[in-house]
Amino acid sequence: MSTIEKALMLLEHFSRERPEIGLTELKTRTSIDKGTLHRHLTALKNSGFLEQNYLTKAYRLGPAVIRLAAVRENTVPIVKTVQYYVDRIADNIHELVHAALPQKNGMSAIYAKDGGYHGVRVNFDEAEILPFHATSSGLALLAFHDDTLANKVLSKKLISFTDSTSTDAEDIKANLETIRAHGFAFTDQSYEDEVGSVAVPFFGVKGDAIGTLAIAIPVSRINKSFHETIIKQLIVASTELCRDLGGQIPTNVATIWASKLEA
Amino acid sequence: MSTIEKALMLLEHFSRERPEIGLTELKTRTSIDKGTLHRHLTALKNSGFLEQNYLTKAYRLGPAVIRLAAVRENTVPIVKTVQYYVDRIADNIHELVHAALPQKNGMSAIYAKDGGYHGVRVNFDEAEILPFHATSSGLALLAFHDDTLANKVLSKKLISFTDSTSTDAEDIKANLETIRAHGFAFTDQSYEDEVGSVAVPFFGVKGDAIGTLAIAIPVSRINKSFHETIIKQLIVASTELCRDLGGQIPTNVATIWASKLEA
DNA sequence: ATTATTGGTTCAAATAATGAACCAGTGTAA
DNA sequence: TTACACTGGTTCATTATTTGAACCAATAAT
Repeated sequence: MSTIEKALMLLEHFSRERPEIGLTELKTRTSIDKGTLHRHLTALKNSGFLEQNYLTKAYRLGPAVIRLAAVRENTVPIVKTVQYYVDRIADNIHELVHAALPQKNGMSAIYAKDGGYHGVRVNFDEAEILPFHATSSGLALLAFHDDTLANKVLSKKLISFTDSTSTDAEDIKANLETIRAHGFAFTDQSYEDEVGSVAVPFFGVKGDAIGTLAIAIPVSRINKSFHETIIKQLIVASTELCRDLGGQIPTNVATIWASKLEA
Repeated sequence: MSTIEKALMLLEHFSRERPEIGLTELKTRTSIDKGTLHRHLTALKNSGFLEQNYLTKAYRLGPAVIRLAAVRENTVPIVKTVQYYVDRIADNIHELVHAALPQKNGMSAIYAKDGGYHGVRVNFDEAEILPFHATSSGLALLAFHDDTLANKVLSKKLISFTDSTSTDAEDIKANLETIRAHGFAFTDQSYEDEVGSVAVPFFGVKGDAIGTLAIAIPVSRINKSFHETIIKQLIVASTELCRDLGGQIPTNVATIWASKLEA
């Protein structure tokens, strides 16, 4: 792995829950030598990707990422486009809806809305990395993305988050087949206890999944008719989203989705 | 310079005007060897900072920057906070107002609003890099930032944008003194013909300038009383913004600003 | 059919990254 | 006070990666 990639991997450790990280803490988290780490962090700081809390000396993300995100969003306005559909679904079904994009080690929610009427809401943290193998977003993406990604992800050691997390690569591969057959992914407390979720992919110009629309629900509120309503909402939204982004829904998926909508 | 910094410098070439760049084009723009460049671009692509247009093979910014920006904004919510004040000023004076943060080679606008009633508006492009030496934003930042930045910027060759652009380091240093004395920066067609601008800095916890609030106006509409109105608006907004961000206005600046507001 | 231009690859030579040991500052406990 | 443990940061000989001229393959233009 190149030095560049090693350095950029450091940025993955920053999140909403862990916005500032000190040198030593990062050293324990990465097992990288302190000297090397310091050089990398300094390089990232010089480039504006990190800055230091001048009191604690801890590092946090820097201003460079803001400009880049603005340019990216101007180039490929996924966030803006996705917002409309997430809001619409959330307003319709009054549950927590989110859209996520694949990152290196999982899905990252780019927008979420809780249309919640209900008292019990799912805790959802934007900018958190959702593991591919344990979330409906992740599975939906793997199922409809280039096979190499699924193989890469499933060849690594899979972490268990709840008693229901499947960590067996073969089990998951079988599940991906099911997901492909159904046109959507469904998980039952595989990432968080008491929370189920449903996700559909949306597609890029090549017809490969570039992101997902998903809904997380406390299991207590799930029943068959609601489940079907959710899936229909997701499919319709994803279809329109693909149109907006210039994406192409693979014909087999389009067929499956059409049949779901008729049902 | 480290390999990491060299690679990250490549990202600076992407902007709203130039969202996709091919290997050869980037080679001519950077004078970096093609082999090296390709390795760097691949590393950035593997890390999600770039992706490739699958048809043209040209590179563009990738999805990783979106997550990072979301985390950064959650850590230090400058953009959100700044929006309120930019909007307020724009609504009051009906001109193009923007806020900018320093990047490596200039200021980058993070938010802009044209409150324009008037027919002639200043063309303003978010995510464009505004050169330090030729814009009021840049000069305001240099004047109230750590001296080393000004020295670094002024030691390089300064580009001329209009007939009025000052490119003499000593001239500009003298100008920075004036700016410090006045508490704001003012430029007259130094970046774009027919456009003048006024900027004030806002400050971080250490009392150093971390960004600017600025207004751009067609020179035809500038007169003394309007100029004073603008400055007052900017000073008041910056003062409140510093409070919101936990920043500290240096006492000498606070004194100068107070006297401006009384006038 | 030929040439120019694109993106991408190779491998010896040149250079930069690495990491164990070190320094310096701060806080804490004996 | 002293000693220890904990930060962040630095050094420099060793090691491994980066570099770049030349090369390949595919596409677009003449």
